Amino acid sequence: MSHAFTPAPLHLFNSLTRSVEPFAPIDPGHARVYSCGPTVYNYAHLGNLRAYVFTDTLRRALLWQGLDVTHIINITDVGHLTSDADAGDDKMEAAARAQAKSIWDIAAHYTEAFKGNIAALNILTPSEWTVATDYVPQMIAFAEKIAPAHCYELDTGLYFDSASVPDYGALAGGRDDAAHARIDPVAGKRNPSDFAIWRKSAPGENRQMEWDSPWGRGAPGWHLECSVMSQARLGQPFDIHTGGIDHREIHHPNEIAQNQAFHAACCGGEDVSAAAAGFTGARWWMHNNFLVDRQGKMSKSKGGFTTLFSLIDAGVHPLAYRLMCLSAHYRSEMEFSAEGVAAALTRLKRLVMAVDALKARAEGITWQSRDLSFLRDNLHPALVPLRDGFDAALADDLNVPRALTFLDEAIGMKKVPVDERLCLIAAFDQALGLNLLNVARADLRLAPKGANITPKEIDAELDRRKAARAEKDFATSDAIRDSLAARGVEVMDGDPLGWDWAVRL
RNA sequence: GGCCCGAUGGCGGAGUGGUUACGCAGAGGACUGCAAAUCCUUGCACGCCGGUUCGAUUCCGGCUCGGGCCUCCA
Repeated sequence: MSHAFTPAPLHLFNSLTRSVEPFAPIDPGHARVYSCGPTVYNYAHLGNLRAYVFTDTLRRALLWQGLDVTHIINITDVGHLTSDADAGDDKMEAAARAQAKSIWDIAAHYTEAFKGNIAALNILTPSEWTVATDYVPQMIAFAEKIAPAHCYELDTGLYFDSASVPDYGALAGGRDDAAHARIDPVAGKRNPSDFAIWRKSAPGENRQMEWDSPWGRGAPGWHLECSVMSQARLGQPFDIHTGGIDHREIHHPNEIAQNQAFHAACCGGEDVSAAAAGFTGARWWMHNNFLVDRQGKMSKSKGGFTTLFSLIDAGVHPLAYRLMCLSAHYRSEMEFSAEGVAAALTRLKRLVMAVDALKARAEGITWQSRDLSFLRDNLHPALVPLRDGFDAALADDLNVPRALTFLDEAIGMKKVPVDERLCLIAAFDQALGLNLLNVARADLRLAPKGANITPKEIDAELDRRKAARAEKDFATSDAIRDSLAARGVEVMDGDPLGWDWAVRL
């Protein structure tokens, strides 16, 4: 007797209320999600990438619920300020100067690198990447709409009056930065928390990226782009807006203020305040916590950070970093260390080997062609608690660390037929995104950068060693093994691969 | 200075008013010429001081330490 499987009701933490709430999409059956993407003036570091693993987990959880998902990630290719409040260098322009390239080349280069990282981490490609510079006309139109009731002009640009919307900063949990702002406020700002909607180019300054606007030649303020692009591609209100936890205090409150202002200008009628109240543009605002190390959080602007490329250079497969992210809850700070990554790589190798072994035993059984949702309804009785445990963990504000334990259990359920277990594992992996059914152990064997021996040479050495062992000449065979070890190659006789690279972290 | 968060075994990291996941490392065993890899088994914890409670790692208060935001940041 089989019971149809219905996923547990999804509950998600909403930063607006600081509590876990039951989730339901505005449009039945379809969730709309917007994720703040990177500013492409440098490579993404591992901390940046954690945000997209989180976002991907969210998306996969929504898919697990049976929802369609429209997911937008933006690319910020407009420069933002490198230093104090509202003057000085712009990050994109500075990077272009430093590398003697055009700012457009800089943006293209780092955008490609970022998309490569996303793919390497098996993060589902967003429904659309929105590029900020494609939306400048819309940003100007948006600004014109909200300017009369909410903005004022200074020499440096057009500013948003944060006192012009009700409950400004509510998302941040009540902000009182008036008394103790660390930075000297821009002269003329009405409130310390006011922010630039449009930044005018300084007189005589020659910028590579600037546009004409009713407020002079210049560039859009950073907060404007997300309001404009999310509205353009998803409509407001949409379901979920994600980003790093740092955005909870400034960027997202500002975005909300803009959304309120626009909403009031469009649909508000006379009472702007009443129309704006309670409107935020998105029902859920979700924030992932930081990746930290002993020095504190990784920061792009501080430099000295670790990228996915440097992990790959060390011989660590990117999916090991994904697994590392999955082993902690998205709202917890996660400690990064070389040992931690190595631990994740070991765990991933064992998972992949275990699944490989199951696949080998399932040869000839057509588990691969079976429909997974159907199988979830007709599961082997012994697997039902695992499926339900996994489902409950996922529904409990994306508790992936807990969900992961059911994957281990499914692998270890020796009394259940292999094909039954593989089906469940495949279903689990649709939510986890570790690509366990497609990645082979050999794929995880990445040569570290600077390896001074080729696989062909290694094979030749191993042939010599095999011959020596056949002669019981163990002195020679051990010497060969030692010399390979010295060159970063680990010999493993009992392993299907026979050898592996030593990770160089 | 203001606002906020955290403290779990060697490391990472879930969770819970009473029996505390899981991973990595460690230990023992199987396998191996020996190692390694793999598999099996397994030891180890809830920052400090009070309070509430029959009972607190879990709730409350204080302390200490660590971190984040207040300037661009995932």
